[in-house]
Amino acid sequence: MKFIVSQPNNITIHDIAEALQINSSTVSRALNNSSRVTQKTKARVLKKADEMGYQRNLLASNLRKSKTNTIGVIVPRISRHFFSSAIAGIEEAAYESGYRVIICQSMEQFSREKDLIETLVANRVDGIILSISMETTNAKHLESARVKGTSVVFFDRHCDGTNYSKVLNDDFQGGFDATEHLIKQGCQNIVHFSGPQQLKIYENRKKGYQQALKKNGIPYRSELVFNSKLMEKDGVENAKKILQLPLKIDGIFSANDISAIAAMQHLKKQGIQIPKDISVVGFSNEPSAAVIEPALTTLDQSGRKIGQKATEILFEEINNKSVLHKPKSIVIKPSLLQRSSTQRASDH
Amino acid sequence: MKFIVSQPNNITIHDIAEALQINSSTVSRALNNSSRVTQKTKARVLKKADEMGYQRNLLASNLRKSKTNTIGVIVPRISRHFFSSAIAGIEEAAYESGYRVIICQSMEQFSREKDLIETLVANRVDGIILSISMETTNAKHLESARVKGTSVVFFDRHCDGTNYSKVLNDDFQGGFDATEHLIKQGCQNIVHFSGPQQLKIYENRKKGYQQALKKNGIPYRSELVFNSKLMEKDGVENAKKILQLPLKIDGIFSANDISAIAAMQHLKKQGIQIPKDISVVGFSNEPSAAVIEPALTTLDQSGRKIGQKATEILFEEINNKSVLHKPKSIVIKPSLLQRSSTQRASDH
DNA sequence: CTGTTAGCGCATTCAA
DNA sequence: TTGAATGCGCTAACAG
Repeated sequence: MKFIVSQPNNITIHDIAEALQINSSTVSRALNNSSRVTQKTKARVLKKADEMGYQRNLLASNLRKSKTNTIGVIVPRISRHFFSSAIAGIEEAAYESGYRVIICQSMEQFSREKDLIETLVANRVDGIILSISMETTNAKHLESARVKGTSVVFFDRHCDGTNYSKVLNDDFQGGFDATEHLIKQGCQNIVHFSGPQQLKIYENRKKGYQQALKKNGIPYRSELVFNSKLMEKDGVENAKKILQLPLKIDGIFSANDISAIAAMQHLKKQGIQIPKDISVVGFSNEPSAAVIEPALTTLDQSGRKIGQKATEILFEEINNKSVLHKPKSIVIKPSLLQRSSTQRASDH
Repeated sequence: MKFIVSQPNNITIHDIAEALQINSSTVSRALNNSSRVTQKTKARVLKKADEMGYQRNLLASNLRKSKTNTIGVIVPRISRHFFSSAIAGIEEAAYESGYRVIICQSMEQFSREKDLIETLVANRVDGIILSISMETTNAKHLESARVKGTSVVFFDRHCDGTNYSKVLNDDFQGGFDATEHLIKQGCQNIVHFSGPQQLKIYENRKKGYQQALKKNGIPYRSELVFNSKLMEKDGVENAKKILQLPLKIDGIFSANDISAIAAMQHLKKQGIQIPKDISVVGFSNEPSAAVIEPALTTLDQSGRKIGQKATEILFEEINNKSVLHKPKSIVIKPSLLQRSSTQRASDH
């Protein structure tokens, strides 16, 4: 058997033009379905292009038009359910508007995030949708985008005090609701799994937790609050810390699902049955979170909706670049969802 | 407060050249760290470029070089753990070789997959790594890549009988091992959750299941095999079917984790305790799968490793495009992993 | 409706 | 070592 290496064809509009004995701009117009070409020549061009195996070179086209019809999305990790569902929402909204989406992950590293922004700008994307890494503390690395006039919209994880639009969860309210939900079930000793403290979203969720305790006359105890770097091992650590607490806890409010799931898994591995009367409420869209025992209630962040909204705002800004505009800040309230109908603490 | 819309700068190498009273080609050389420029002018150029806020236009650069240093990856859905870990492996290997990665999802639709391939080719990526959608039955839509000489490598979900390199799981062996593992524990009535029947990987996993039964003298019963379109509702259907079976099952081999997790969730919601003496083995890297009860054993597909390997092969082909090469086919054996130390059927 | 001309921003060849 | 000239492939302005 022989393996023939076929030489790549490099058919351009000029080749088509020559074959048809017409001008390349006519070919270009035909291929772009311009109204200023006869149906007849249009048909001839399309036929010939197909025959010759012509494939448009978008590098050249985009360079000429200085428009790529592409937006970039940067998230910490695509494997996290919230982010992949947000991306689904972004792609849906972008597709409707005839845009392509380039998905990138910073892997929670600031240096990678900065690098990605520069690459996206260098590739002249029309806009960027961004949820920052846990190492990112300010928006200075967006300078390269600002310089080029590339619109940027934050979602979920954002930088404070910047002139960029944002689409956010109501983290404070979510934390408050989750905690009060537990309190209303009779919980008094509520553990809080927080996240990386640099990120505003975890700060705000924690503030909601504190406020709910305060309102209900329960003292805040810092020893019941555990941080996390969103790795599985942090969840395991949290589980161990719970076991060592000198008091009996009756509720957990987890601001991130990684900690909650990993903690539950660890306890299970240890053969420790989590008492049925401990309630867990978590910020989570992860479907598998519903499997963890004894979790039941999640704060649905509706990644899809947030992604769509962020995309809409980005397009507004792209299309009004020359006009003065005030950065928007949209806050979406997460809703408490009962995701499991198992008999729960709340039922007894 | 006023919002100033800063005009985008469009500094090019010519602007830098003019400011420095030198030629733009010298600027180009300096920016590309060419050895044919004085250290001194190089320094001057870099300084001025920085001052003026110059940002390279990769569209122009890539067009000129007809090389993008970018590879495209198409997967059905980034939210599936196997694929996101494969992507992590791909990005790692690509980054080492100085390549960028464009991540795309076909959403399991053939039309989108075809469209993505054309867009990637139109953007002149240097190569494509692909795991096909469940609707894809052949490789004809790769014609646009072949025509342009764009290398393509399959991983995991592939098309049979094509001249493209592939990196695959040993699906037959995995299915065989999983089933035999169950048989050795004493299971006789083993249910099999399969996947979309168009995909070779599920066909091969099922063949492994059948072979293991045959070898151990257990008759194959088609009523114990359930297909799935990898949606949660299919898993729920599977659970319902299990409940209606006229015989008591004692083992499940799941070729996809979506079915397994959704089925377990459904049973739990119904308040049905899955007998402790049912063993479950699944093709899955999904960490949360370890939480499902009574699942414990998974066939680790090592997405990361597969992704890395696919990338290595792609680079080989990119770098040897002019040379004859035979498509490679690499098969990686998945290993049975005990992912939970809970007391299991196998222990009693 | 079609052709001519020019140029997007860059890298590279050839001269000097 | 630097400059001048060319063209990657395409689209858009202008002319006819």
